[in-house]
Amino acid sequence: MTKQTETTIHDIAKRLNISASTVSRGLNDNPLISKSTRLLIQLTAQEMGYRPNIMAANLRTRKTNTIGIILPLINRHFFSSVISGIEDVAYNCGFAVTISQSNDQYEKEAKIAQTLFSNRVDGLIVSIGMQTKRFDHFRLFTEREVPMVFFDRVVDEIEAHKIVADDYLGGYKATEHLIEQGGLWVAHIGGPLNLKIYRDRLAGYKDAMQIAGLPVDESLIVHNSLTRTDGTQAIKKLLKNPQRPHAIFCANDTTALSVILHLREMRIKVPDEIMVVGFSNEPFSEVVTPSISTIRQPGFEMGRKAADLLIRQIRQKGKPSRYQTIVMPTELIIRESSTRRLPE
Amino acid sequence: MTKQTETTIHDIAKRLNISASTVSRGLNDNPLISKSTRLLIQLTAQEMGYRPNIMAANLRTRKTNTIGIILPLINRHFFSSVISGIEDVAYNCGFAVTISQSNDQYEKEAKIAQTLFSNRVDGLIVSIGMQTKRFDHFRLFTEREVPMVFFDRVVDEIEAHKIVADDYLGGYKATEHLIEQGGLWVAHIGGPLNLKIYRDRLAGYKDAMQIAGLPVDESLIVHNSLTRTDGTQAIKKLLKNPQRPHAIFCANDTTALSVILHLREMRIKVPDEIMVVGFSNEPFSEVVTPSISTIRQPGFEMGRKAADLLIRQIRQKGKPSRYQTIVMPTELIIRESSTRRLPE
DNA sequence: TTACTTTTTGCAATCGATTGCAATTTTAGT
DNA sequence: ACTAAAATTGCAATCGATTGCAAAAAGTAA
Repeated sequence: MTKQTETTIHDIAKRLNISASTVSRGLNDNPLISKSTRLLIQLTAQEMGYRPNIMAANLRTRKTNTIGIILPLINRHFFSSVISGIEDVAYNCGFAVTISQSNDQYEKEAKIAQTLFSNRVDGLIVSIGMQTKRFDHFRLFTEREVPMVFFDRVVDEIEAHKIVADDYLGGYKATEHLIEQGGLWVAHIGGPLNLKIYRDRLAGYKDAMQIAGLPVDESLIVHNSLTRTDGTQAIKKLLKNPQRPHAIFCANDTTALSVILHLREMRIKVPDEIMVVGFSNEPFSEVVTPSISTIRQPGFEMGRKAADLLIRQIRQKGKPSRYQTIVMPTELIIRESSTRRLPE
Repeated sequence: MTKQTETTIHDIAKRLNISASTVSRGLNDNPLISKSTRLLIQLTAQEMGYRPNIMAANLRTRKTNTIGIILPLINRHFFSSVISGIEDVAYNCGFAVTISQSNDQYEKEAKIAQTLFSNRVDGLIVSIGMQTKRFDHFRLFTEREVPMVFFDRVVDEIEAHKIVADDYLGGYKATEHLIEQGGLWVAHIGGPLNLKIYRDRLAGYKDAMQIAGLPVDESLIVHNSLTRTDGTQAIKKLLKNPQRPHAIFCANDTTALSVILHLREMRIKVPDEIMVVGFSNEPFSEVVTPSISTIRQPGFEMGRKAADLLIRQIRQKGKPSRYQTIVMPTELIIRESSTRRLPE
């Protein structure tokens, strides 16, 4: 029960009358050391309650076996799913995971990057914040060739592996579906265009409209930060439009929800009068009434994939011959908010 | 753009023709060093793009400025809120945060504890898994007096600061509310009793019943793991009971949701025929129809408080004179699932 | 036994920053 | 100018593990 000083390899060495280097090798199962002494060392270590001091090892080997994660907000279903996936793979590969949230602020994001660098993380997994428009805080990593993988909110300007959901196709399928269900005037509530994901969703929307021979009417497109209140603002604006939309494709489920709640208040029926599709498949989307049609993004799998790519890159050292952008499939989940007729 | 070797304090020292120790002190703003050289050192460091190697410092100072977190599952609103709160405080105090999920498995939890210990985290914040019934994996920390703080799923057997929500009062208020709304036969769907939180919620339920002069009928109490399917099982069982309950207090929102969905399927009206109250205030609870009355637990604040207590303990060194258990207030949120009459 | 491999083990430097104590320089006092 | 006190700076050990290379021990063949 008393506070004891940790046992080190030197303690073990002394006890066995051998050198610390032998102990070190023995503990690492180095074949240079005879089987018998290896066993002896390991048993003694166990018996003495030895715990390696990873920092010392890290300092020497210049590795930390730690992956840094930077993302906007932990407390969001999609992001926490990604973390969960990353942690899952990382843990099984012997990596620890350090997480920081930028709260969508550029300043904090930059400071976090500095800190993680000083902590010498072996690699970085990043989803940038909404406010982030400059990327010099990642130069630290590119210059020293610390592997990075971006996910979801990726940045074009940096060469690195990227994991994204198929936002374009998601946007396309969502819009196409709304059109098929009878929507002529399909509106879009989108996110800030400095983020590629929102540009892609918008592009999918526009293409689906054009291919269906429908006009892309800018008055039916609203951009904001996709918060709960933004959604309410947006639907209010859309309702004032001379041509009331038949359907709305929202770039996330939060605004889709806002829209639905506001329409309910206005006694406008969803989906009969206005149909709604969201994006991300938040847990609430399935259970709200009417349940929200949405695009599923495989967060957990994206996390797993990101961790996998990153660790691979850490292990092989040196730049990969070429960087890949992995596009994970998105899936349209059709629910009540966009089905006018019951399937026969 | 070429991979360069990091600049160290020795490089700075050489450049300025002074000793590394002076540089070290200068960088740390040690008043032993004259103001002018301090400034000179800092400017040169900046200019040379110096980044401290935190591992080296850690090794020497025997501190990591890192907090370890162990919890069952990251990907859960309550837990990710807690993480968010912890990260918030930790970041502002200059601590990094390392997170691992136990997936509710004892084995993994134990292994994580080992790893975090070897990584020499300065402190640990823990919510134990459902399967965890032994606690020897934390002895490592208690023996070496590494500060620990438990939250939510705390363990009685270990002396440490604890942060919990007021589960007892939450259970009490939920039940009392159901009784006030006219429930005579109030059922309870609870969690595994090896976890104190579920014992407390159950106790609150029982006391509320007794104080109202109602019988505590064991056939109206079901215990399971509170998953979605468990909830469905439970409500099916309760419906078969000779005395059909008027109301159900569920120990989490997930089962409350299951109950509501199943009752909807059975065309049993909520709240008119059976009322429901959940626990935790998941995001979906507010928006599902009928919206679910529930008990709010301040996850983010609990995280902040836990981090605060832990860091305080890390800084002051030595055992605190006594360990406190902080009970955070819970709040009954009354929604549609438990209100029979509209408020006049 | 001698000479030569092969197998084991140890020496000592290294990773980069921190810090007690000694040495040096500056300042102050007379 | 001389000494004591105060302010700066440097030396060298230290944190604990890793690793290239040399040294020692064990094994083999003649």
